[in-house]
Amino acid sequence: MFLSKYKQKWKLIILSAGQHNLEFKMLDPKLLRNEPKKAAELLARRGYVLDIALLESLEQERKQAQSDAQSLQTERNSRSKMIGKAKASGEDIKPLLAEIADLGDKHKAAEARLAEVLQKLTDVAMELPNIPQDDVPVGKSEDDNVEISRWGTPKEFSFEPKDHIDLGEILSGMDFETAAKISQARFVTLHGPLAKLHRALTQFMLDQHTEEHGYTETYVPYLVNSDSLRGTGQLPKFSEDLFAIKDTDLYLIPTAEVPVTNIVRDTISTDKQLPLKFVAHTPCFRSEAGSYGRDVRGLIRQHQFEKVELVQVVRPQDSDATLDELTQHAETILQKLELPYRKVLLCIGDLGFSSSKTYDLEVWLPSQKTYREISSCSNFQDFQARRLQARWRNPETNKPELVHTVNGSGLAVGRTLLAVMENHQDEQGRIHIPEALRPYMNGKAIIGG
RNA sequence: GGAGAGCUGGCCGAGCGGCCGAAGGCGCGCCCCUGCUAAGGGCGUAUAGGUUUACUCCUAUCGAGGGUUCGAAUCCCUCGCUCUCCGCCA
Repeated sequence: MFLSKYKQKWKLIILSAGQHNLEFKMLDPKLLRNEPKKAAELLARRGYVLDIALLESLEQERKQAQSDAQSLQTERNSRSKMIGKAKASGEDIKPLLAEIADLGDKHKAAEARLAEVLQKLTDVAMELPNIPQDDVPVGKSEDDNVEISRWGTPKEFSFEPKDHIDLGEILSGMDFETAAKISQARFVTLHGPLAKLHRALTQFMLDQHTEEHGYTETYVPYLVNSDSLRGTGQLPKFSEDLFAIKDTDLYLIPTAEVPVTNIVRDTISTDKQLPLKFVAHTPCFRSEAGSYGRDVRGLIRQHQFEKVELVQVVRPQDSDATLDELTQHAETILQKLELPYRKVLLCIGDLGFSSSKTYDLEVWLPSQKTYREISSCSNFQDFQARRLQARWRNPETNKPELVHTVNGSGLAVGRTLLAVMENHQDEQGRIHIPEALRPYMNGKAIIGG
């Protein structure tokens, strides 16, 4: 998987709530509290060993500490009220004050103890990945992923197909050396028709999703704060994958998913508002720390790339169907661009940290004679929503409940560009523009030559 | 960047050290009255955690965090955000 390294970075986080509300923020806390054995079984499916004994003893401690702190608080409150009344009726309050001389210190100590236990619980909880859905195949690595379907037939070339780097050179439209001079490795400059094709792909995807698939085009900040990154899971564990802005609390977004999903952070949607369907085109910035030596050549793995992202916020009962639907939306783009691809259901071992189920779309690359990831579509269920405190008011209960979030690339633009170049090349190194894209290219059918 | 004002429940808005989880209004829900394109009355209406079979009770939250105090929506500090004026700017 191209993006699997990134996906493994999905981690849980704790929202900093008031100290009394500090909570598990990843898996359902009720499951962990009331049925730790069941939680352990579910987590064991993805090879995570839950320390039940530790969890239970911490829970025990927590209850005790919380109960202590609260009863001291109760006492303080009632004593303070008595003092207030005594004062109001002109009585001497000195004896009352003397009685509770050390109450404040005791209370503070109890609160500190509680905070400490909660922190420990938080540390444990932060290591817990999402629970895979029942239909996610067992497996250890991407080799165990299950192919669901294939679309299109890889073209039989009567010549040796070139890779996009060579094609870019022939067309004088793709320059990695200049980009390296301007910035560093893993950047690119595009010129002329290729730059236009790159833009055309973006426009085409946005139009398709807004006009045919019912998404609302959305513009969002490209710099986000740490709360947002905690909300979608990149922080705190994986700051090394992000570009941080010095002396601020801001980071360059690694995907539009971060700003877009955070739209619903700390909000309660009405039943009528759901589902929310957002499509956003943004640049994405990834440090790619730890991927040295992988895909060093070409457009495949860059520090900066464009992506059109689909995000849906849905009622819990709808998220399974939404994942299928959203994946279809991404597939439509590939089909209209006449790019052969296959759909893969990720096995447990390859599943992203916060995903409960993920389909990858892999496009055919003639130069590599293999399918490579171009989109990843996931159902996070309530895993992200819990951290985001993204809720809806369920009309059946009239209570705020967690929503489900589903998202996917529709598609990664840079990779789509290289796929179009490689799949639609001819012997002269020209690129034949797919029919669907021509309106965005002033009717042009061929680039180059 | 400079100066000032503000941030209270779904919304508006009072409160400025104890009787305030918070008046009043709007909205919303249920019920009653009335009976026809007006209206009136009653009750209810935040979130989270703990406790309980349940009812209940307890705790926290008035932008966030910290401080003063027996006690903070109310006083002090820091930060964030909003608005107004000035400067600058795409």
